[in-house]
Amino acid sequence: MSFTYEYPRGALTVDCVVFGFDGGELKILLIQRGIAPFKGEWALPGGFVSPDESLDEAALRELEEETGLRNVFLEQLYTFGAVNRDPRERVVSVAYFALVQPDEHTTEAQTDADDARWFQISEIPELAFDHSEILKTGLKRLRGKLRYEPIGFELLPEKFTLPQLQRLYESVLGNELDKRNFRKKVLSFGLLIPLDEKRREGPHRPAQLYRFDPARYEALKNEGFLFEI
Amino acid sequence: MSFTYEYPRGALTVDCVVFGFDGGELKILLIQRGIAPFKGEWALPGGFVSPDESLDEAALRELEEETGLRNVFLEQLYTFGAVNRDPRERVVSVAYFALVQPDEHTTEAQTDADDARWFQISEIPELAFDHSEILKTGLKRLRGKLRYEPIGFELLPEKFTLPQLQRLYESVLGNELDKRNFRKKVLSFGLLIPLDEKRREGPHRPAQLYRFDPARYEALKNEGFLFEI
DNA sequence: TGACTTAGTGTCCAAATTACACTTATAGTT
DNA sequence: AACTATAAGTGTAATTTGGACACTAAGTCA
Repeated sequence: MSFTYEYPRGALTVDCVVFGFDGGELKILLIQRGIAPFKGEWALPGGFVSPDESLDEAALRELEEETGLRNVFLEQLYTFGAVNRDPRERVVSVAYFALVQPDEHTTEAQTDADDARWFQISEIPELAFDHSEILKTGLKRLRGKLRYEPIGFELLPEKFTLPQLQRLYESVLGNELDKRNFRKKVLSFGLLIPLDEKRREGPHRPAQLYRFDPARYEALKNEGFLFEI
Repeated sequence: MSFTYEYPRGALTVDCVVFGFDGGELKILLIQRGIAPFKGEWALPGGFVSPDESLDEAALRELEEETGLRNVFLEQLYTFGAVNRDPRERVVSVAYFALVQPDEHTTEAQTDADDARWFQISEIPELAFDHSEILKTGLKRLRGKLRYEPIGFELLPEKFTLPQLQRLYESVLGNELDKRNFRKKVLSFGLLIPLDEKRREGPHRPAQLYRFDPARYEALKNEGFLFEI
């Protein structure tokens, strides 16, 4: 493996599977491609990795450039390297997994790019390249992680109610949960701090607001605590 | 993200964290580097991805070229892309995770390369590049997966005993397990087929041999069964 | 045949999980 | 002011699961 013989080199990109949740169905952020190949088709946000930035940095940069999103939960997902996944030439893509909290006031995640759009998970169009496969991988990861790590809070506003949290779990995992058992379990972790506020939003009893306590989660983790819902 | 402007390109490699188990401690396969940089130091087996092969193919090829191993359990682990992880130039490495079954007769995994050596997990030397970090990531993955997926069998010979399996779990997870509870749990899955053979290996009662039933696992998985030890 | 070593087995108690129905607080309507 | 509609919030009993625990069985070797 000497450097005296150099292979012809492929290109390296990052692509992001961005999830959002507005209280209804799980959503994914896509952008409409402005250039060939696949011009006009929908694709995951992403782009080329430049030589002076790490993969994480490239993912954050592309996300901001293409969708305006900042301060998102971001984690590496999987690297896709099939030989012909890009029709132009060899391109390997490091896929990322992002969770976006809805804007404090609109309860919906916002973007400032006009070629970006949120799609309900049940209404995803055909995507460019192998992005449908990447998305599927991301969805599988989300479902897996939601059960074993407290990442659901990354999809909710800072202050949220237990019914909101339960709807998120039901929506992502695709099964109904018993209200009493869900609350009992979630509250038993001691990771939710009840606030002096309630959320009024209809002709019915208002719901207690909570916030997640990340510091306490870190502390518990070091004691061998395992989150599981 | 047009192709009209081309970034200078880095190189792409694969590196493999190869685990083995011989009944004692967990082991890792390393190779001694023959060329600079880090000449003479120990490193993970791996090398450059060529443009006409997928990442998985590259990992399999490098593993065979450098260690002689074939038919191993191989799975992508994580992609390491810090800017200066290689002192020569930008090199991004897709790390793989491999489990090797010991040879049927020697009960120890064999390799035919003389610059390759198995190291006990407790006696790993300093490694070249960022390979210590990659190894740490691999070990974390192994510990995580062992609890939730039936991959322990990939580290044991085709026919194995329950005490062997238990020692593997204890060795990897680092805690002692109750013999009766372990057997009860493992056998309750119905994934182990008892053979008409016992393993005699000392002045004591011989142990029942079993083999893992992968087809049954696939079937159970489709019914929503979750493996967990 | 006796000593030694590891394989193999069952029960009881504690803890966790599940199923399940009514009361409470609010907004809107009359 | 009273009534209606709606979603929030609460406890208990039954079942299942997990964990602790000690002896017998089958072989080898002296």
